[in-house]
Amino acid sequence: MPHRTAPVSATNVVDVLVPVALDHPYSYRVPGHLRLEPGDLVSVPLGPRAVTGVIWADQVEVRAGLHNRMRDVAEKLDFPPLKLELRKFVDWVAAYTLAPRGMVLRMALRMGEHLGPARETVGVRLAGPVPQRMTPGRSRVMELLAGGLTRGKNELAQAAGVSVSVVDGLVDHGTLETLSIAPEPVARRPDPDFMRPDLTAAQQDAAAALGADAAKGGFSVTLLDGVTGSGKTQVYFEAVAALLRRRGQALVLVPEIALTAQFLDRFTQRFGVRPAEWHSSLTARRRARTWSAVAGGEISVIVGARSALFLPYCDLGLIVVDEEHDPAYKQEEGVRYHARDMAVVRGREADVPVVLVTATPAVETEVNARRGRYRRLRLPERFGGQHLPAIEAIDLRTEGPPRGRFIAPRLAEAVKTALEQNKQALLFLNRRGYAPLTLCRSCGFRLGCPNCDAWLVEHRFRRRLVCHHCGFSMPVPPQCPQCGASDSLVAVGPGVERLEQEASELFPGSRILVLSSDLVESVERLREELDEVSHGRFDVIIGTQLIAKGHHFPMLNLVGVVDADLGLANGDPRAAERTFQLLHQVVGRAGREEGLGVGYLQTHQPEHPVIRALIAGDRDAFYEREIELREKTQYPPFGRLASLVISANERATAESYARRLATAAPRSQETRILGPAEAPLAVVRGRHRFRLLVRSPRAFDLSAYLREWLASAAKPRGNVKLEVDVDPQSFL
DNA sequence: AGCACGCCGACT
DNA sequence: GTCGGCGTGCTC
Repeated sequence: MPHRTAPVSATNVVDVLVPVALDHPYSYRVPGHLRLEPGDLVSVPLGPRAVTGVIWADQVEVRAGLHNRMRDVAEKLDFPPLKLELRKFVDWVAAYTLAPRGMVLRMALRMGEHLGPARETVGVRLAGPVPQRMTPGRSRVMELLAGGLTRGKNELAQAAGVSVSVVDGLVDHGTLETLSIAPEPVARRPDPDFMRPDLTAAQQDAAAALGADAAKGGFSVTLLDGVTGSGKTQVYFEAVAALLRRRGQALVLVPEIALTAQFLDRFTQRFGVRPAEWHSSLTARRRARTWSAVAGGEISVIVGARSALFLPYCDLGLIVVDEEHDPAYKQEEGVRYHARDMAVVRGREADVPVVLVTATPAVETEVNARRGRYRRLRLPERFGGQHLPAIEAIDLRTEGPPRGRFIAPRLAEAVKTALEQNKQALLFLNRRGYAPLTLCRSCGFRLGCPNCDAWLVEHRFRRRLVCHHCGFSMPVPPQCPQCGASDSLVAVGPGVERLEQEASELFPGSRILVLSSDLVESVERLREELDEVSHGRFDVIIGTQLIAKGHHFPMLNLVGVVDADLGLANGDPRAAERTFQLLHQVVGRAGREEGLGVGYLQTHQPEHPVIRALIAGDRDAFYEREIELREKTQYPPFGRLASLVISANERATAESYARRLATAAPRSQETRILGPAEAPLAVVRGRHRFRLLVRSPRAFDLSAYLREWLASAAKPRGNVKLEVDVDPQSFL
């Protein structure tokens, strides 16, 4: 009898999506002892290493010629399978953004290498005689354990101000004994009835509507629209509470988790425990534990940055996107996705309600609400009878500061008055460093970055000139690099550090704090500083947009925007919207608690529609005009936009590939291709950049068009790189 | 010769 | 994304 190998039948081959830059799953044989279902996590060999992948399909037709290459699934991992809703979400995001599916899956598997049982911490307690040799460190340790307490070893050493080896020494002597302490759970269950809030009538109505959605389930999108201080957070907390009463998991997305200390406090007051957190700076172990706890349903509320959308919820019941207009929701590298938009998709796949929360909706969101695609719940007044700040323009053309100064006399007077009344003043300037430009007075040379098409920014605190695009920095040279003149370099324009100098001269004796991202040592330190501000330990706060987000400063009643025009000038189609949202948010910091807040906008164009809408407090006027403009120009949300950025080490290489790419675009009546043109930031990190913009009608599958295009065009070779961004937010 | 670095293709 | 293979060009 001839020997016959059994044919590889469809049932013992599976398709596994692996977290690498591949768009298609790979087929693997399943060893006889394994039972595998779609969604199961497996370890598979990939080239020289083993990776964690996910079964994407179990009925696989094996292509001819693959049989001899196929390898075996190594093992099935002991985790709940990824649900179909998450797998469909991964597919959807990949198809939309043109990212390889494996790279999207990677975001869902970002649980680190420490999967496994939670580590038990080692505790110690007194158990034996005092050692013969006593040291100050040893006695401090023993004092802390007086009364037979058990404490964690590391934590104890820290509290006693000694190293762990002191504790270990006492264990070796038999003075202390070790025992294991069960790990703290990642999060305890929030109690929906821990504290019932006092709500205004408007809040109650909105809370009831959201609560009903959350309790009923099913996909819906609601815009929770209310000015700063109208109590939006309390309202959506009630939706979370309604969900918790029925069981289910709530995801609250926030733009910058590092800045949410006050949010976490409020959550704790309402629900009795801190929510679980998800963001990029979690330790590997905590990340792994949180990931499994979400999968296992031990976590019922998670507060997270955009990547929390990809967690493996076992029972997702509600998604809240706080500050939905915030640009930080757009991931600008790797898989380029907008977390607000993907939250809506995630909600649809999971069939759960989505709540978008803001005082200044994204134009897209506003249009969706106006057209009835999203339901709108309005919270009209400021909670507790607070008033919106009165806003005035200071026309820099007629009442600007003297040369070399940046705070106009009227603003300076207002700050002085606020300080006399023991109030705080905030000066907002979205520019880090001392001065954005340094030039030579004798030859006019401007100091630029050697790697980028940008000026070097002086950071006087660090005594260096810094490039904000590539990180290049150099000491401030003693002479002009061009003409060699000494003492000829002058700082042009203001940054927050320069404002501090001016403020300390204008307001002598005041306590000034400067906050910008480059001055922040750590998240903890920032949280402390913000806390000190709320407790009135500073008089004047000078800051970049870092201070615009999510903080409540009860003693602040004056906000001065030093350069309200910044960001309005360039050709960015979203400039007006961004400026409106940012300034509205900044000015809203004033007078939230007591008294009437005042906001000043220093501007060269007080008649600009954005400035006028802010002064008049007429939000709708801004949206009317902006929506009309977008409709006329067919910009989003009335049309679709994608950007293709081509970069290379040589300008000519980038340009010629960009031209060839443009030529290869499939003909279509519906699309319009603009460019290639040199990108607004023509050189970054020594790479020359060209850009193509594609515009299409709203009802057009732009992603499919781009896929077809890129498949037919020559692949970028050599050092040429192509980056595709569907729905670009930044136009730099 | 030895090796660092960049580029390229494969990865089931 | 990550690895190994391979070519180029530079140093010991």
